[in-house]
Amino acid sequence: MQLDKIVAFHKAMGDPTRLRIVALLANGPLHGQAIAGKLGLTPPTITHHIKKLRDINVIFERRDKNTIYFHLNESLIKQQAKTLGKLIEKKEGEVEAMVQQNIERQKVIENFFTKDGKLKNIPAQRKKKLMVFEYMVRGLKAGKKYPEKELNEYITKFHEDYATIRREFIINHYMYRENAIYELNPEEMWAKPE
Amino acid sequence: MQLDKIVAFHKAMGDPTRLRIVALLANGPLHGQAIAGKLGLTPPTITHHIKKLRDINVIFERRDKNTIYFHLNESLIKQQAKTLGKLIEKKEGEVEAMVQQNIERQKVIENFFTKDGKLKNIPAQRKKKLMVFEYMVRGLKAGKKYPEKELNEYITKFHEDYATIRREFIINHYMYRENAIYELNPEEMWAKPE
DNA sequence: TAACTAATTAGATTAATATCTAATCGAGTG
DNA sequence: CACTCGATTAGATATTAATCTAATTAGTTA
Repeated sequence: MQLDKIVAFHKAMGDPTRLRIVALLANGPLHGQAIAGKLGLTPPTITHHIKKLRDINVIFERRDKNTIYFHLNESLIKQQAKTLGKLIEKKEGEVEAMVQQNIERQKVIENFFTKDGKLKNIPAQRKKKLMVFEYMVRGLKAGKKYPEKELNEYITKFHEDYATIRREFIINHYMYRENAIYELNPEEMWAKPE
Repeated sequence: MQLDKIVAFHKAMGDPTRLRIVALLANGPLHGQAIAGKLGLTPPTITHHIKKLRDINVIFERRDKNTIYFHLNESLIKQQAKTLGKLIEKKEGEVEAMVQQNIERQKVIENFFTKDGKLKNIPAQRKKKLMVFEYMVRGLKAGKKYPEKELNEYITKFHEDYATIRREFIINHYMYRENAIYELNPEEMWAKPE
């Protein structure tokens, strides 16, 4: 993930003068002094901004005699603009797999929990066990610190053997412990039923 | 859509810390101290960045006891990311008109407000009047409920005739009133200076 | 009410950055 | 070669903004 690049792109676009330059060039190439004139700024200022826009490949230039014409690289802008959306999006294919897995998991959950939300027993099969634990653990809040007592109480709402289950939470990396304070791990660390 | 907003959006995204916050929240809501911990920064720094992200509506928050969980407004990010692409697709003149309008509005604001932020007088011309009201109303928070007294006090910071101005806010759909409690309308409902 | 906890504000410091003027460069042209 | 013209560099200034510590606020709990 090239975070720096995304930052550089948005930083460049996050300035009114540069956006106005981009907007101007969207109507066709222009040379420096023309841009300066239209924006009411001096040539050095334009050079300054052009440099930043060129750094991120948003413009390129062609020379004609003494005059340099600046062109907009439109496709790059469109492409880069989408990158941010992708950053917060799930990856291809992941969606289908998720749907499938959801159906399966749903069945397991229904099998092992009563209508009151009690855990009938701890599944022996590893895959199902992890599904059950993940289900339970999702009721906890990311980033929140749980004293052991509070965590025990939480688990007891599902099953009275909180000690075993609490230990499983640690073993399977759903949570970690630091002097008797428990906290959820980021989801990437969780053991996953594959 | 005004240029200012596009600039504000990209400026907000043009900072590595804020991008990292966005990336974190893409995995689910988190509270301030958790973010601070994961990024190795202090809570005030997080508050600072959260404020900027909230200003552009990229995050919203829900409170649980003392803890405020910050959520990502994913659809807005995707939508805003596309806006830049649209900007450069605009036809000849349209962009310049937008820029022009911005300059004009800026001038009107400068003309009618003193350096201390006081409104000299209410413009007679409808177009200018709306520009002035919109400027004032942008200092109010979306979603917040304002008792009449509080709203009066806010308006008085600009001009002593709060009654007239408060009435104008309603007439022009910047706000609505429900038994003496005032609240901002969504921006789409505001009267716009065409 | 008092104590606690998470968030925010205030204020200071430091780093970036937008803009200008003046000086310089570099590619054509007489 | 000397001159011109557009672009760039250098350097100064002012503004914005990121971050911290310390103090304060606001909601919750004992």
